[in-house]
Amino acid sequence: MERASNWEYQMLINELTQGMEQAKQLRFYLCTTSPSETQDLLLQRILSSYEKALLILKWSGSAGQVQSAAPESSITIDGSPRSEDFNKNFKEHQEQRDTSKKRKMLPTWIEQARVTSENGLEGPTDDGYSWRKYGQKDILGANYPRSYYRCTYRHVQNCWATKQVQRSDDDPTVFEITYKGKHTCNQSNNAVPPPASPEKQELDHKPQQQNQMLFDLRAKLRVDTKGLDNKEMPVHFSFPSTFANVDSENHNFPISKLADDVHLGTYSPLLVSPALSESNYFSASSTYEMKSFRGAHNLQYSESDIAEIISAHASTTNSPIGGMEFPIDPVELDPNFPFNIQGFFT
DNA sequence: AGTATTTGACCTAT
DNA sequence: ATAGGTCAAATACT
Repeated sequence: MERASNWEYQMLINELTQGMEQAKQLRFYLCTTSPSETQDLLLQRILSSYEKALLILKWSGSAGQVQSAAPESSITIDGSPRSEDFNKNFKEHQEQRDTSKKRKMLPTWIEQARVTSENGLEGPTDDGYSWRKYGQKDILGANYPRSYYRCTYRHVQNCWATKQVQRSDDDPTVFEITYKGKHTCNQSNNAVPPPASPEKQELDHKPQQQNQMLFDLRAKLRVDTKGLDNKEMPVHFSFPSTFANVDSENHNFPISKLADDVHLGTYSPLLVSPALSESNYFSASSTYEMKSFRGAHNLQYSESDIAEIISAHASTTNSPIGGMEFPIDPVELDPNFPFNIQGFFT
């Protein structure tokens, strides 16, 4: 994979270098034929963007090798660098450079989900995790308000995953979901139903569940690098949807390719949530840090939260996360992973 | 009664 | 000053 990654980096660098050279040529051409300050400014910006992109890529490439002890793959289905790794690398790079004590940025990525009338769902709320809404805000220039959710088990398991749901202006059936931070809680029971449990199997056959699976498959995954420097580095990796194309209504996707991958056990890292490929930003051992920190001057927890915390002592005893300081990614799979694909478990 | 959502106030970064 | 994000009391829901 390292080979594929390096190859991809080279290709990207080559492409960017070519683009930059062509922009330079264009500048030369424009300067000699019709000199204009605006054109020059634009070209400067284009060139500067290329230079930055190259710089980032080159740095990221070498960092990827330095950090090759990282526990999981850094490439996508076609071998391209995973933007989140890139994101992380870059952020860490930034943090090394500036000495600000700003709180560590959480990994951020965006999914898009379409809601259709036939699936009868009100909104893109069920992604396998349970969330609690904690706010809603009207956003300037947006027709619809933005909703803010946090993990239900924030206080119980110190899980700081949040998401924002924003209905699209262009297409009201599309919801843009911005996830921030990965789940460190143990929701695996919800996220990935165990294959052999009779109760679960019964649940799995409920039509609602099937609809949910189809719904989940509609989600279009797009990895964003907002956590970088949103002004200066408009780097944006965009993946065409894999899940959506598995949907029964859409036959454009080369399903055979996916099936091959699945059978060969080489299913794409793309199918694994980027959230799960990231190191934990908060270790489970610091579970009650926040409570003691804030409890001194105001009542931070509702009775229900306390109940959550108390009950968590029971539920976390069998948690695979408890006490672990390293990611469990190779085992943990994306809740959206299409397990109901024919032949996956057979 | 316990839990989740709503919503105006508050906080923070720009 | 403003916009976006979060808090928390009030309210709704189960």
